[in-house]
Amino acid sequence: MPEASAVVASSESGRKVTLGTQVYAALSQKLVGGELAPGEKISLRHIAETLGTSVMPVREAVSRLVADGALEVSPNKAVAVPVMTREAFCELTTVRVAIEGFAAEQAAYNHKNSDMAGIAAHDAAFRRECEAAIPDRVAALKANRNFHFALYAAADLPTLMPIITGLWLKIGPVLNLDLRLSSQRLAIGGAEAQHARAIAAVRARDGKEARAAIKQDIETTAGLIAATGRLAR
Amino acid sequence: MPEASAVVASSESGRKVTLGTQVYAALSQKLVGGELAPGEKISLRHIAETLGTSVMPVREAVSRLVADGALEVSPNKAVAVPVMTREAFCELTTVRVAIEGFAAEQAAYNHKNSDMAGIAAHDAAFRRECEAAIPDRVAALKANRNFHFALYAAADLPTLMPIITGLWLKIGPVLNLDLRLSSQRLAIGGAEAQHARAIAAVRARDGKEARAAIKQDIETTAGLIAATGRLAR
DNA sequence: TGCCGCGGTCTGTGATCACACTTACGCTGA
DNA sequence: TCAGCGTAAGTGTGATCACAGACCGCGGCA
Repeated sequence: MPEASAVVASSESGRKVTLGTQVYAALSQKLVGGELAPGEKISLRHIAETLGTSVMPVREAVSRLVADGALEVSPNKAVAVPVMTREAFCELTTVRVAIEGFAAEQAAYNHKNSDMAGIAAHDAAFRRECEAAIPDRVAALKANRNFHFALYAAADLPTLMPIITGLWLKIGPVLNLDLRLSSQRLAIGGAEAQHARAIAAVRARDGKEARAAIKQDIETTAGLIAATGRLAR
Repeated sequence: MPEASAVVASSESGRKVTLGTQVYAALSQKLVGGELAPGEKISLRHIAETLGTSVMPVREAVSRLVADGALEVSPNKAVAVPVMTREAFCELTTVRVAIEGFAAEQAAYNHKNSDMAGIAAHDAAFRRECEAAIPDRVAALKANRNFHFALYAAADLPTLMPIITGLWLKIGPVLNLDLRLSSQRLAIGGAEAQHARAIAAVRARDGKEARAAIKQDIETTAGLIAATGRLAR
């Protein structure tokens, strides 16, 4: 076998994590980062070759992603990233509003003051991208993601984080697909305002307000994507 | 290889589902059914032998369960079902109240009238066991589980079901452990009343009331278990 | 020229082999 | 008799091999 490829080798320093976990992380990042488009077929052997491993760890990672609904296996045994119907997207948004809204509410109640710095930093980075003359949309989406997860992590509910991660694994591809196709505008409309509102609410430990801010943030963004009509069916 | 064992062979009729998925289902059932106690170590090869397969499908199933947090792998590479601390149990209960409460609320809004028959049937079975002279506790817990899942399924939010299933995968072992150790009483106290309240609320399409009923159902049951002091730490 | 059929390749899935590591039992020495 | 070390069995992880099925394309026939 040739030298290990970049993705896996980069985390080579930390032995103890299994190869399968590393592949899972790599695929998750590709998924949420938009490197894998909805409908795109993937091959176990091809990925294994790309990552410099055998098919074995890839199989484990893919089976986990399939179980999470982030990938799907067709009846013809082909693995692909699912194309989301408009209906599924709306349902997913409903669930996101409920769960992430709850996380934001709990973050308002349970957060430590030391959590705020990180949250504010990610928000600042996001705002910087939004207000730039020529926004780096990829960086903006990444900052947006960091902001949300830092906020949810402040809720201090370890059980909740994998669940929300699973949700983002599903919306990642459609989010980035929309971003890639609509080159004219920034896909997030008015998100900065909702983020500021959420931060203020969390600071004030106002759970209901924090939930409302996140709810509106998610729903307006989802509305913009649904309005493009690019979703299937 | 000898003849396939009972668990896998039972679902042999349905080809198309992979062996790994069957093993996952078998292990899930063992977990939620209480056949695997918290702290119990499991061996891939032993399970493979028991189920009449090779270690491959078992490995896939176990890796998924580990990812779900239903199993855990010690630093010494031993796979075991996690022992839950009191703190983790309380946090899990908080998340359950939020998510399952939301599911119940949505069920009140979205359910079809045809859903009610199944829900009521499971509730009747549960009530029958509770009011029996010598209650079959295993059957009662099973009926309780069927009732909850039938209720949540009526919410018609496909994204939510795997999430709730993952939650139950975690509480299953401690629920059944408590049930096994406390032979004197039925582990569920006053659950029948909350179930009846929930059904009435769903029928009336009163989401808030349905959520409140499920919330109290979960919290009182969790309170009884926490009160036994059998949780770690 | 158009269409049907067959073969090669690629897919995921399962089994078996190989390896690093941990653990525990038993033997040997003092 | 007890302590300590060495070996053997058992663990999860990864690689390689084997197999059934699907898909694509090339070639021959009408």
